[in-house]
Amino acid sequence: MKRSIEDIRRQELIEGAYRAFLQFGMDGLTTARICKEAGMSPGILSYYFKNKDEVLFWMVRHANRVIMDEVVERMKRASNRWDRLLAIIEGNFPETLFEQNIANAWLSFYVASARDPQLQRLQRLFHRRLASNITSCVDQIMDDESVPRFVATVAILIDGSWLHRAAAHTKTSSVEAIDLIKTQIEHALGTAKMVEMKRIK
Amino acid sequence: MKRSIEDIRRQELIEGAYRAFLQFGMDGLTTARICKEAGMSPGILSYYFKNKDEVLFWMVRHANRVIMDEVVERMKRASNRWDRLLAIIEGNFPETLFEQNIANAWLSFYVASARDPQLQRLQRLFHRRLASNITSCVDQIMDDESVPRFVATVAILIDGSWLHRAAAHTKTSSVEAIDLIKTQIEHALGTAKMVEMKRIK
DNA sequence: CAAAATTTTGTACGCTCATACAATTTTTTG
DNA sequence: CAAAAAATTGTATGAGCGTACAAAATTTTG
Repeated sequence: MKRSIEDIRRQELIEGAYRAFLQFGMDGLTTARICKEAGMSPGILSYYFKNKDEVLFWMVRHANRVIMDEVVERMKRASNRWDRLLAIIEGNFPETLFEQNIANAWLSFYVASARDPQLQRLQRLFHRRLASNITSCVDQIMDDESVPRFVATVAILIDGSWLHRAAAHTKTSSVEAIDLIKTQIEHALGTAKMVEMKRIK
Repeated sequence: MKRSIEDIRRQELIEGAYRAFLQFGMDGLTTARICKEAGMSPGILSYYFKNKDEVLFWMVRHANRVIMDEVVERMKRASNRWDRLLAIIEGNFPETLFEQNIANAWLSFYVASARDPQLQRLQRLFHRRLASNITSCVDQIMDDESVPRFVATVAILIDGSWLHRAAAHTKTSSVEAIDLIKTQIEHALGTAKMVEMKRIK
């Protein structure tokens, strides 16, 4: 019983923090705001968590899982390597999440993780997962030393597009972002490699 | 006389803020730190500036000018449109500035400008300048409706590479970043367009 | 139902920081 | 050189915040 209520409250606080994060980013996250968003009184946070940083840690994991679920969902439907690569890219730009405030929130996470070792570890983990996913799509169709370069290119295009969305120089839709990246990747790979990717399971 | 000393102090404070910015980003910038970095006592800031935001505003202009000078310098030496495009890209990655702390600092500027209209105006200005520079390189070799797409691609590659440098998933050098972007652009343009760009002044 | 345990509330403390400003020092002026 | 002006110092004030915790409310237990 004790476990249950504790887990529920912790989860509620994490989700409250997540909602506040999407709106205000890491900077706008005060303990008071988190608790209010979770529908509890201000002091409750230090009862269920060691401190605010711990909540933020779990909140970021939660936020990443939301995106990763989108990726995994799409990858399950993919039947060849090219479709898997597309799944990764499309999963990184869900319609409902590719929005200015949210892009800014993620950006603020990058900034915060520069001076917080815990968050930095998370960020590296997220990146390794992405890199490993991309690698698994192309490792059979290019030589080993070309792979990291390609992975970096895709990662830069994805992150760059989110940064671009945050700045909102022009209001880009999720579809446009995906399309731009897809086009770049097609150019980078060339027709031959794409055909091969569609062939291999 | 009065003008002179005032201008000097303001400039010293702006440069102090700039040095602190490179080290700590926008978040680490306290009035005390700015004044200390400029070698003055803490209260001086409110004598020469309305408030901290005003110093930050001028500091960001200063920081951008440092980069823009690199771009302009290289563009002067360029004799055709392709070299001009390269000058823009290379100018955005000076050896001495393409460093993790500095990349993080710029990232924190993006975040800060999300909620500060003044900084937002600056950011848009910087982007328009970049877009206009890139456009002037390619407007004669592609149809009008293709230009914005191309400009967006280059901008995303540049910003994405800085973001990548901030995260430091792998320690990328300025040369490697430039090379990656150059390769992507070559793919995107195709040989024919590149040849044409090298032809036109 | 009463006592004990758990959960929740509200607040007080201490910290960091931007800003204003009185007091002091330095420079200029006549 | 004295008086006035300008520049600089150091600090006080108040706001916003994270955290701890006593008090109150609620739930569980015997």
